[in-house]
Amino acid sequence: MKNELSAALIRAVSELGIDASSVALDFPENAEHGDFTTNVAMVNAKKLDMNPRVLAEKIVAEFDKNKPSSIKSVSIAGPGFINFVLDVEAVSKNTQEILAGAPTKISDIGQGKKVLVEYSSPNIAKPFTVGHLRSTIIGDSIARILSTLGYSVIRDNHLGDWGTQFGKLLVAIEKWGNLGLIEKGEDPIKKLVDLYVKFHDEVDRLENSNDDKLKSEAAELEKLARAKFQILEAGSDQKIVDAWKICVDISMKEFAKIYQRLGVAFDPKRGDTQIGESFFVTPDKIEPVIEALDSKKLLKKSEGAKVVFFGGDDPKKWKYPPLIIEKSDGASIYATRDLAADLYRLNTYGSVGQNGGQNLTIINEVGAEQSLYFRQLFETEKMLGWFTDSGRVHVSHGLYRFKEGRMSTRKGKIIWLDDILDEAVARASKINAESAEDVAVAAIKFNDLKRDSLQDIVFDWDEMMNMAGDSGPYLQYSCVRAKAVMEKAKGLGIVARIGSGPGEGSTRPKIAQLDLLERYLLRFQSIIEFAGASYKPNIIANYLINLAALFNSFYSQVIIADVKDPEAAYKVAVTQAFAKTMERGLDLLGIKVPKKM
RNA sequence: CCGCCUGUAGCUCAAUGGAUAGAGCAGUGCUCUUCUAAGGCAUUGAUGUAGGUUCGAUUCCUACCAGGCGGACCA
Repeated sequence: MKNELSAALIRAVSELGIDASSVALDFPENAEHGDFTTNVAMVNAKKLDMNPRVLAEKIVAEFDKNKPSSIKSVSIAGPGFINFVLDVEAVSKNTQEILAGAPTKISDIGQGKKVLVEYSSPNIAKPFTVGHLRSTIIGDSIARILSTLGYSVIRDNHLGDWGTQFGKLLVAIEKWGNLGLIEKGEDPIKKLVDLYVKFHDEVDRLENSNDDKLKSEAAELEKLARAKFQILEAGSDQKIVDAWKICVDISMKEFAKIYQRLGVAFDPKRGDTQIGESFFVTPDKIEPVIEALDSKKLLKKSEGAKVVFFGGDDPKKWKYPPLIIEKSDGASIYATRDLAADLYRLNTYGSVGQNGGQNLTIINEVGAEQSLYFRQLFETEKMLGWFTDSGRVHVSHGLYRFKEGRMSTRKGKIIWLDDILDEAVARASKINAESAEDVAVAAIKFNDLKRDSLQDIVFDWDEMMNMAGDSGPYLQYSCVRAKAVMEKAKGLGIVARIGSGPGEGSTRPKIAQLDLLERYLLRFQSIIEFAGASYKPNIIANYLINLAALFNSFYSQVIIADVKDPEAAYKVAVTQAFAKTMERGLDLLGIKVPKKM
């Protein structure tokens, strides 16, 4: 419908010599301004040296010559807006399509395109905290949205299962722990984190002492950790490799439980697990990266390490600071492994194009604190000819922090996700135990998905599990309510129907609120497309809030399911269309609608 | 010191350069013999500061102020 209108409008303005690219068709905020609006007259008035309203009149006159049948009326308002009102037939048709069961795919704009979404990516042997929660929730929603737009989506959990921190952990285990006992005991992951924290506490304690001998012991501990990691990376000591594997295993079991609770899934690879960083540290993955960089002459020696420069040798002309590819001790670093990962992804899912012919987009849903790093990484991959600008995307988000400062695993200043979920379930249980788990997850997810801001979030229990007002549970509740209406209607033998005549549209009852609701339902597809194109689930969240408000204000005023009510069939029809759309929208946010609340 | 991000109501958030800046929470006053009140109605209240571009600026540009995050061997 929107496309048809857009085409007709473009044809009209082209007749007047206006560039088609200046045509924008929007949804007005105010319902009095119609179903669609365009500012094309105001945008072009100056160029054509014309009063915007006069130009608008000319456009409308031209538009009327070939007016689509779905448009009832066109009007000019304010400084020169052209507003379009849809015919009720067209509105009814859309509602009927929803009732008939809309197709699984909302749009085919992603047809034939592949996109890999990397999200969650927790660190092994570290807690799964609120911090990882954001990436998990937002990334999962983006994957759902792109999938419904027809993209072929690969959901990738890039586990942090490699790096210097394992050296520290292995040293701590050796000195103070017993991995066998930890593995079989209660809460193994918390024990591992305790050991990791203890390592840092110990280093801090020794460093802050006045005794030089103790201070050197602290340095010794750090050195030992680095050495342990080197041995792990070399793979020469089976006992160390085994210990690492046990840590990975302990963590994976814990993560699986959390993903289960959150209803988040990944595309499994290499058996049942996801591919983490450790998959990309072997020479067959790293060497091609080094070779590619070398062949483009991008790799330079600097201060003992191998780095990529962005903009020559003069620091004043650098676009970004240099990116280290190989540490001075020859070990890999995150950038090396990320490049290897992206090369692997290109080879596995896409293709390295000669002329921008690659057909894979990679999205990293990672915190905003890594923005600079991703710019460096993307720039490097662009210089390598692996990707074009739009092929690499960093979807970033602000961090959860405490009022007093940031969260820190090392200092033990964290909030475990388990505790958050449990607390939310406890709160939801007070109202209805049966739906508590679904409601708790909805509250937590929606709290993340409603935001677009990159600002940090100050952690607050009440805010996090908000279940009133603009919240996940409010949307669930609206949907459950609508379904209750349908149940009752079914019991009374009322069949959902728009009107009484053959066309259904012109003969349907006139209820202003429901007409508004139906017209708002028309926006659904555009909203999803826009959310997908900008990787912003919050656009859907906002839309659903508005949609629910429209329904609820109607709901409270009119009692629907009365057999004698001649308008009952229509009311039930719109209610059902609302419920279906709401459920679909919530699904894109990863929120389930419980049967009862 | 440099770079990036963010400043909207008491609080948490909205607003593809558009029309009267929207919600929720909190406050105030209503509203349940009803399809579950986790609801609805009404009401109070805001664009950090100073310029600029534009027919039109919360949005774009410049400067400043405030907060956050980064800035070569952590990820």
